[in-house]
Parts: sequence; C-alpha cells; structure tokens
Amino acid sequence: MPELPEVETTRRGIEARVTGSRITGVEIRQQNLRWPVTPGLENILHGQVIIGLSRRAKYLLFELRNGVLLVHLGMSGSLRLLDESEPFRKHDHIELTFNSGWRLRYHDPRRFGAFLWTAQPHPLLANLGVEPLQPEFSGDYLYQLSRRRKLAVKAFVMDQRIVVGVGNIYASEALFKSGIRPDRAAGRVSRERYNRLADNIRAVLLAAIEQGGTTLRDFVNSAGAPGYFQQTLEVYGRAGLPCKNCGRALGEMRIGQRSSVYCANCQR
DNA sequence: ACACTAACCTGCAAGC
DNA sequence: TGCTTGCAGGTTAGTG
Repeated sequence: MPELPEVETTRRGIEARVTGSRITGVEIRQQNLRWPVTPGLENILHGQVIIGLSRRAKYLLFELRNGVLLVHLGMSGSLRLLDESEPFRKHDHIELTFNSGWRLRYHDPRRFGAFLWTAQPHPLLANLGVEPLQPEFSGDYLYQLSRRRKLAVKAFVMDQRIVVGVGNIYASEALFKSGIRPDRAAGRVSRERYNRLADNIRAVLLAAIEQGGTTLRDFVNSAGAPGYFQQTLEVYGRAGLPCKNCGRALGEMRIGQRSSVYCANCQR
C-alpha cells in the first residue's frame, strides 16, 4: 500500500498525539512480520517517552531517548489512533498504550511490515537514496545516476537506493504526466525529460499528501479514514480505459513483477 | 556492478 | 457452488 504519501499522512496524523507521551503498555499479538518483531520489545519500550516522530523513505521513526523504533507498513499496513480500548480485529497485530489514554494500533493483513527497535544507525536505512521532497532531488540527479543503465526507467525511479518513497502508483502517474514510456531504458531518457519527471514526481506526491493518500483497499489514516487520491489517478488501475489525455485505450505491461499502465500514444 | 526473480502472506476477483 | 489461479500499495536475498 503505502508509498510516501500514505506514510506521511500517517505520520502527520499521529505526531501530535504521541510526541511527549509515555508508553505504558505494549501488546504484541503477532510477531511474525517481514522480520520478527524485535524480541523483548515490550520491555524495551515500556515506560519510555516518545521524543519525536519522523519519516525516512517509507519508514516511520519513533524516536526515544536511547534508540529508535522503526515501523514500516509494507503493502497492507496501517496505524490507527484509538481514544479508548476496542476489541481487536483480525490482523490487529500490535498495540501501544500511552499515559494520555490514547492507543496506537497496527493492522496489517499481509504482514509485510516491520516493527524493529534499534539503538544504532540501522542497516535498512543505510543505502537509501534521496528524499524526493528535498532539494537534493532533481532531474540532474536522476540523469547523472541513470547514465549507461539499461533497466526500465520505471524500475529506476522505484529503486529506493536512487530516490525513496516512489512506489508503483506514483511512479506510473509521474511517468504518464511526463510523457515517458515506463519501459524506456533509464539511460536513454534525456536530461530535459528527467527534469520534467522529477518535477512531476514531486508534484504527484505533494498532491497525494494533500488528499490523504490513495486507498485501494487497506489504507486508512490514523483516524481510520481512507485517502481520496485514487479519484485523481490517471493511469494506475485504468488499463483498457481511455487515456485522459488522448482518449485511446491505456496499455498494460509488467516491469519487474509490477503491473505498469501507460498510454502508448502519449508516452514515448 | 548490474539486471532480474522468487519469496514472504492474506484476501479477493475472475475463470472454469 | 466450489475449486484454482493470479494479482495486490514493498523489499530483500539470491541468482547469473
């Protein structure tokens, strides 16, 4: 599910409620996520105060005095704030309770997410590329890193070592807006077109954040509400339907195991 | 170094 | 109706 806009939507919804709060309860009902939940996490977190909540790539970083709790939402994860106890539903795996009375509940049907405690710089964060909403991200940056590379430009911009936060939905949308075929070799996209692509990646991510992200089936924000960006999607999920630009039927192909919808007329 | 894939897991829709 | 197949927002680990 969650690409950068959904993770950022979650972060913004939670930040004010958890920052400064003390963790008074930790319930782990399922420890088999992408990796096992850090053993002993209950004891590690109990009694600690959350100093801040930040985001790096698609990871949420709950900052504590002596380390960081890394949370990833995988494909189907969500975090919800509850103002009172409620029955656990299927796939509600973890719940943190705070001294304020608020609870933070992690729900993840596919269990591709992660809950990891680390007191050191974590290897999972070591090789991440630039943040697309920071100034270091630019068309020139993409152009330079892509020279001589033969993989599809869509796979290139979805590579978290290059630029983070861009997943299948927003890569598809940004390439459409930029008029670039998703299967074009990354090394055969001009500097000018990378400038457009970088601008469109930034724009589509910002627009999606404004609408609370995209909800296909699982995603809900911290208040349990879906996002609304799906109504703005131009290509993702629209294979066979008319292109919103030229009216011809949108095509579909697979790139790196991911379905890729595009307009063969508007994208070259 | 690079390119590509299989795998992790559950739910759902489509096809037979 | 029921069974099988394939696909879904991500990412790592392994292959060549």
